[in-house]
Amino acid sequence: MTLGMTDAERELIATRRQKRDALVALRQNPYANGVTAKNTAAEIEAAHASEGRVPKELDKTKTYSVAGRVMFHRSFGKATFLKVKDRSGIIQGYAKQDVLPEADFKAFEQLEMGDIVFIEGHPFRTKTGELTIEATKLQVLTKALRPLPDKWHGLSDHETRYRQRYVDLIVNPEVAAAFRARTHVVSAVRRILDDQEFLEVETPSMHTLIGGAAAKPFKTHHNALDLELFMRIAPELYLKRLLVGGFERVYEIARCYRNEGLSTRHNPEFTMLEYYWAYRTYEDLMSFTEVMLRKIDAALKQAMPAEHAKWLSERPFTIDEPFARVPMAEMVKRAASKTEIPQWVDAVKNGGEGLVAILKTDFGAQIKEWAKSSPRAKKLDWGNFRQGMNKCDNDGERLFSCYEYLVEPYLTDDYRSADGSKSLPVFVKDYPYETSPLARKNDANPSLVDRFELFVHGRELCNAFSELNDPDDQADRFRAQVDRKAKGAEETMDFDEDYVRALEHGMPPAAGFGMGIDRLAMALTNAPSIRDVILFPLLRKEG
RNA sequence: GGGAGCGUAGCUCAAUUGGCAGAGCAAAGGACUCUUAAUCCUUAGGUUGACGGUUCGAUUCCGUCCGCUCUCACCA
Repeated sequence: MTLGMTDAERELIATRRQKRDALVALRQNPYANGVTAKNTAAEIEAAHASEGRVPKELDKTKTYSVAGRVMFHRSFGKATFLKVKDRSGIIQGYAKQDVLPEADFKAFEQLEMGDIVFIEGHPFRTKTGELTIEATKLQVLTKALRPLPDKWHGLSDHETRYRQRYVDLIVNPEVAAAFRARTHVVSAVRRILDDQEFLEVETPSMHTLIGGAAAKPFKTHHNALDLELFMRIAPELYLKRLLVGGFERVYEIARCYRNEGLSTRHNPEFTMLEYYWAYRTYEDLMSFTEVMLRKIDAALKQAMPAEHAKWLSERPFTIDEPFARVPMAEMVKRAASKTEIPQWVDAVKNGGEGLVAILKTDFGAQIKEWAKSSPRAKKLDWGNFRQGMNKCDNDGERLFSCYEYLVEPYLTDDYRSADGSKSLPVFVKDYPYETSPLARKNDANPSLVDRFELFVHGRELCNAFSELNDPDDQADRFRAQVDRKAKGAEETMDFDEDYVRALEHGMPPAAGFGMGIDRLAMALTNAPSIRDVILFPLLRKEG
């Protein structure tokens, strides 16, 4: 797969150039402009839907015109069927020598698959009942110099699909559908928030400090200011400054950049929705999240009913039932019991406090014994769990690590719909404060913060919390971050003095919410890879 | 970054133990005025990702590199 062409490819293109030249010789512009069709394929189809799929004579009382790409071409010499694809769908055309003007038919003989055409004529239905436009006018609007991929097998090579997305979109309707779905999702998000009197804003995507998330940034440089800049990893701190400024409900659909590994769930640039809502708590946002996801899915259903039905039937989770809402510590206790490791089960029975104590010291020697307790215990990722626990500095991080290795891999198994057929989205709530430097401490238990993450079919989709608005507490947490960086931690935040100054002016009590738009689009369209919902995913340089 | 796999015609895929690199679609020429993966006759199309090695002989075996896919780690 390179940009270099083989002789065979050059030949195919040369042939098409000859046909283009033939059009010019016939005084037709192979890149004509200013031609507008009066109809779309779907419109014409809809106008005749009541007829049913039965043969029907040519109806000269009706005239339609469509423009689009020729996806199919079958010639009988003096008559030809072709299928034209426009933004709405596909419709068949029929060109007969004795109907078309002579000049049109001559030009038509130069037409082939992939060209963009204009066709005008009267409708009829073929003997198999397919609605077809018999052309009285036909013009090549744009000559295509490259052939389309195989009409039956299409284009399946992943690399070519990503690198030449334009071809992917032409020949793979389900690919185009996923991207249309993404657009509908984004506009539904906007509509839902706008209806709640949110203000959509745009904040900087080039930052002088790293903040708002734990991630490695991309670096860039401004020449005139001679300024080192970081591409934003999250819009959070700017949006909360706007809460201080009196915008009580703000959101941004923000492209973020993180200089980390690529995977089926991670692209270096991705889109995040963040909103901040004054005088609301994280508990309020859980309810709103359920409502929002259902509304988004409903909007998708309305916009793309046929595709949505397919996605819904194949969807391994359901959003119709109330989502589970479980404190992280509770989830760890449940999951620990399920391992049937006797010491863990005892610790859980005694209130669960002892569990972290058991795991606090290196448990490498006990893994062998523990793993025998149950099939589930055997399957745990013991190596990484042990390593992760050993890296923890405090019990909060240990609880989080337990959650990661004992709970998260089993979310889709442990949390099911009422009839057990689908997985149920889970709000994991009440995080240890050490893992959440921007979240508000829980009033009853200051070792926790008022935070949740939403997991849909085992994948993290949302992250939200009641916002920390105590400037002194925030300053302390920034300092802790800076200390960790000094000790070598890579993904920590900088101390943002201006943000603390803003908090000192008083930020109204608020809850904030983040959601990966790419991941939401994946979830709703059953996309196995984030690259299926990002039009041009990052790839290595071609060639 | 670690591990596994893949790379053959424009597209989708074959190729026996290492023995002349093939098919369908697309393309070119011809027949055909209701096709639905149209049909029939004819033709052309290849640096088998790149470089090197083993061999009389490499798409096939070995090494290096490039690219992609999956997966693990980091993360959303």
